[in-house]
Amino acid sequence: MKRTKIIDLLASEGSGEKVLCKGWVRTRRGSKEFSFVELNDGSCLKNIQVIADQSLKNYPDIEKITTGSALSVAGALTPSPGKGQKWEIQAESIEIIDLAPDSFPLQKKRHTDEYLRTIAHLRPRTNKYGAVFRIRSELSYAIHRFFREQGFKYIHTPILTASDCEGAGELFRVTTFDPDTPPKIQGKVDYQQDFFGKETNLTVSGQLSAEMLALSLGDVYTFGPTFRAENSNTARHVAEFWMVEPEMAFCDLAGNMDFAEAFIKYLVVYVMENCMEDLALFAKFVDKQLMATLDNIGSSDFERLVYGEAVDILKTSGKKFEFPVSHGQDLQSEHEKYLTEIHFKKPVIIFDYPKGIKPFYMRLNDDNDTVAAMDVLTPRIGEIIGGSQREERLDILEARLEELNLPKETYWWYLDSRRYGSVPHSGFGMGFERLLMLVTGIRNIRDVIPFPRTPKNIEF
RNA sequence: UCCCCAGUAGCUCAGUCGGCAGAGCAAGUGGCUGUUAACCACUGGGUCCGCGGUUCAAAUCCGUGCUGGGGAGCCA
Repeated sequence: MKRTKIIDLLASEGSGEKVLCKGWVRTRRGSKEFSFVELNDGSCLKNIQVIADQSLKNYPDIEKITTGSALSVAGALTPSPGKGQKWEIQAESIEIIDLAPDSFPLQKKRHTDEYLRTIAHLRPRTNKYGAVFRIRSELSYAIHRFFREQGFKYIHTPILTASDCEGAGELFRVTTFDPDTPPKIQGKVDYQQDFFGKETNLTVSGQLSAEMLALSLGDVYTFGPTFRAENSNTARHVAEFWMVEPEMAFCDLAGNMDFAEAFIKYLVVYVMENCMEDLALFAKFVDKQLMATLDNIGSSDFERLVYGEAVDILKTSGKKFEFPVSHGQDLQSEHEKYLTEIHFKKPVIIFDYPKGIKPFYMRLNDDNDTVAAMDVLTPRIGEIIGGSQREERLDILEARLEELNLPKETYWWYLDSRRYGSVPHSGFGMGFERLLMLVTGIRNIRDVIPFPRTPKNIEF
């Protein structure tokens, strides 16, 4: 007999049919006469209630079933006379696949997120984390679906790279050398003898490679892991995260912003239409404002303003900031929060930033002072998307590299793309975990990725 | 990396002015019940984060280290 998942059992219309169900025990309430077993298989938030009568030949064993144990249950799916569930399984046989000893750390009560992080291998067995990781899966699918509907090609950019993409952030070095005895030449490590013959790192962004594919396939996107060795100890940063990076040929900054806004809205609406059961858990236990926030994002036009306007608003806000606002300086977290949470009360896109605070590849505006950059800020998260129109003019790009003292030689292939059929193009990066935080209301990024990597933590 | 806070039973926490280590939940045993994080009774359970110091006496005060959390910087 084939196993039926609980999500399908609960959606069943008939009753009395024989079913086979397998899963993990959330709780057992029992007596000599019979036991109630709540079984969950991860297919959905809800459990199926199993009725185990003492007439079962292994009933003495069933009485010993503990939270966390794995069972295989065969029986009849029948309407439940009790409150709280539509169906239940009248068990005809229960096989105990594995009995969890009483050291099983998850109890039938609420645990703190901090504690659950220390048992990250088991926390997906809880309602909350099961819901998080189901939504993570659904949103991954929604991302691919959105891009496919828009005619984008899904491309794969390298994880191992020799180019420090933006000079952004600390890099994880990759080497086959024995760290105690690397070969040296003139006192320095001789990377020519290393696997790739030069210094190698984990990627901090697939953007530069993605641009090459955009300038051939048209509209492309990547969706994969990214690594930053920044010693960031915040609820918004992890060392390994997943980033979505679309890159669009023949697209300017305005088109880029339109696309970013449509993208976020699509994903927010998608989870509201497809993940309501799990979302309801977050709305109830994590963030009471969640549904209002999501409605707001899905239905409102994102506010768009140039960097200079944002600075003016902050300056005349009358609010005292820890860090003073000034033209030419990057916006601080508190400034972004004020704009999106207090002033506009909805997502905000800020564009045309001063070139001094942005990387070399962003397109220089005609004022010679700002670049065609844009950041999408949302309430509670802050920056969820950072993007730009890319500099497509070879002479200006080379001048910028020189200005920033970056080695032109390592970017020879990147510059080649501006030499042969260069066209205006744009793209952005969206932190997938930050999107998940936005959608679930969860405030710590470590709780939306199964096994978070942060400074001093690579357990699991 | 900087600032602040915390670390006590398996978990969540209380522990007053420095004076015998506590509760709820969980677990074990028994009872009871179409139950809903079931319920009732009993039982067991401690490196009070580590190291050093002050003191007749330290979970409590001081120093230091480690770990976790909040905020900041950096960013997605």
